[in-house]
Amino acid sequence: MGTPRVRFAPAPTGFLHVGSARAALFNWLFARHHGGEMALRIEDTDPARSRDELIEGIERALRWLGLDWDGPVVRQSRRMDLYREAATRLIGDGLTYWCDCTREVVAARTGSPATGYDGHCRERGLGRTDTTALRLRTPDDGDTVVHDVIRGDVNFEHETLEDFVVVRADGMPTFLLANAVDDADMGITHVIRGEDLLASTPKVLLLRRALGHTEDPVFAHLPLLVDEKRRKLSKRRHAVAVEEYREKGYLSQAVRNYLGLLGWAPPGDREIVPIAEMVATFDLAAVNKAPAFFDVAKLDHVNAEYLRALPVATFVRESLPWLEEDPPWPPERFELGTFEALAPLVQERVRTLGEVPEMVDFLFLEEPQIDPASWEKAVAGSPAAAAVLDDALVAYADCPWEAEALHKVTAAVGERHGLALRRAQGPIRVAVTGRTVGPPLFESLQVLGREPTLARLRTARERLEPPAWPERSGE
RNA sequence: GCCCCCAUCGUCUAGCGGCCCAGGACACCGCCCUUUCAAGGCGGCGGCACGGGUUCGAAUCCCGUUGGGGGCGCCA
Repeated sequence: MGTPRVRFAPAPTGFLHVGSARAALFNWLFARHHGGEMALRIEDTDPARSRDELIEGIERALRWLGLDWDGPVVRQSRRMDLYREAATRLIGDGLTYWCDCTREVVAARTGSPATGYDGHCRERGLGRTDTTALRLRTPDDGDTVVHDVIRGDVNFEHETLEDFVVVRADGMPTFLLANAVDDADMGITHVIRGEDLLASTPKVLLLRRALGHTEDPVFAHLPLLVDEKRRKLSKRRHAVAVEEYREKGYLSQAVRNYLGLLGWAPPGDREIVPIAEMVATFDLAAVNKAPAFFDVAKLDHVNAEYLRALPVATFVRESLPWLEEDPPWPPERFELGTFEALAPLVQERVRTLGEVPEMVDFLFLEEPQIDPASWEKAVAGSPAAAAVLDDALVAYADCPWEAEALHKVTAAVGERHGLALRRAQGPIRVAVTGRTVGPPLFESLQVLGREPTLARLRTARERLEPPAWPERSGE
């Protein structure tokens, strides 16, 4: 093929929908793979949506994902002359007619709100007023074939195509008209978009022909992204904005990689692949036809893989926003060096950057946040807890304050009470960190420091059993 | 109601007539490793929706059934 030219053409909504992001990614992969170009076109013919901040959100999200575009951003709202000229041509060629039927009137006439327009105004000879819209008179016979790289040829009988609106009563073009005009004007060779647009494709094709364009672009309708009930992802029910994932602590490379796995798979058995490899191996014709479930659990896994692969310094830098903005501890208590000391161990335990704070909160909180279930399980419910805490208090008082030494000393404490280290470390962990799970204990203690550790052990010991004579000894 | 699309483990997928009594990944369940949790290793669970053809041979081709989805806006 010649040099392909594609476009990503979202309507401005203020955020980038993950489904749109996937479409953008596939367009981008296709363009980059073939050494072609990808244009960014904002479909803002609806004045209500033509606001700068809504468009900036989309651009920001695309940039975050590393998806760049070629040439200036095309805004349909700035190209009204083009559409007006096209409409004038259609009118001049007698291919359209004005219609003043409202949705309700049509529904009443056809007996159903979803039957499409019935052609009522075809012969009424109405003129252009502020309540009439311009409709394209679609053919009664014949059919239009959509050539789709992913789905093959899809046939539509003209008989089933209603006369659709191309210019609204307010004079603005509909997306069908703007779309047909722009794809032709911009020299788009491949139209890659969601399957929800497949049914509107014959209409665009009819318009292109009415406008005198004889060559059709190649189409590729991507399978939809669906929820667990197999319904199209909706803003109401799901986290669909790419920005939301960024805010939850997903890396852009991970999101991009995961998106590339929905409807397509890199050759071989590898799924976590660098973007350059995706570009090199991407094949539009190999894209699946069936809808794909957007599975956050798998995204988590992919993200965790990317997180672990980061150089520690990068992981630290990426974690900073989550540690500095609205942390669970008094901000002034945070110390970068302290976090850095434990960072390598945190890195391999989190799936998102959003999980980082809870992994290290005990380092920066005055008192650890004691989790009730953990306390019950490892301290209150453990017969030897009191003895272990007492013993540790003594042993930790003067041993070298270093992970390896703490490891040995704690093992010895356990032995004295007939406990394996795995059992003995439980009460200490909860007393110091507040939870039964977390980064390795001795490294945590080393970073926390001797005095804070001893103080927390004392606090836990007293909470367990206020200083007094026990009513009865344990077994 | 009409039009259109789709159909391999719970999920994402490999497979494009024999290499498949179907491979990988996520999730889940065991075991190992182990200072908890992760990570890692090993193993397990689990699928070609159904029915007809075509063929020496079908997950792969054709038809039908069933099921799911999308569209039918003076939204895009």
